[in-house]
Amino acid sequence: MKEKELRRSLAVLPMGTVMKLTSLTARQIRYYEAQDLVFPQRSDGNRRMYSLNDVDRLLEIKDYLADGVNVAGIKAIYNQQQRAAQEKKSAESQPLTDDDVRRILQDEFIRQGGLGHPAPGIQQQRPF
DNA sequence: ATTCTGACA
DNA sequence: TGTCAGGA
Repeated sequence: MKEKELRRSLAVLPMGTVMKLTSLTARQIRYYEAQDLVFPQRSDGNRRMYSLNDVDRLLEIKDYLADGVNVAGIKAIYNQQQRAAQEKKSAESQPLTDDDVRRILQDEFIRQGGLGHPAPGIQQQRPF
């Protein structure tokens, strides 16, 4: 169930394809990017490359606009969504944070007789 | 043939 | 937002 999300996030669609998939004009699609509503990757000759997730987001933007929500409003919605997602990852959902794991492994290594040398592979671990 | 940026009769 | 210019 992880392979699928990887594919959906692969930027392989050029402008023309996205235009057909969303019924939006190139002008509009570029404008939404300028407003930081979508972040397509760039490829070879500075060409925008969109993922299926990007297309979904554009479709989403499209009907938010149709419902009378302005660009600022849409931006606010995404900001709060990203905010909610961050909180779920750090506190509630995850019993052990990366920081917790690092500290636990460190303590265990010392208890086994190690001398202050961090266990290989985990000493440079930086949470977040 | 396609897409990109900048600009506005 | 449309559309045209001038490049890549």
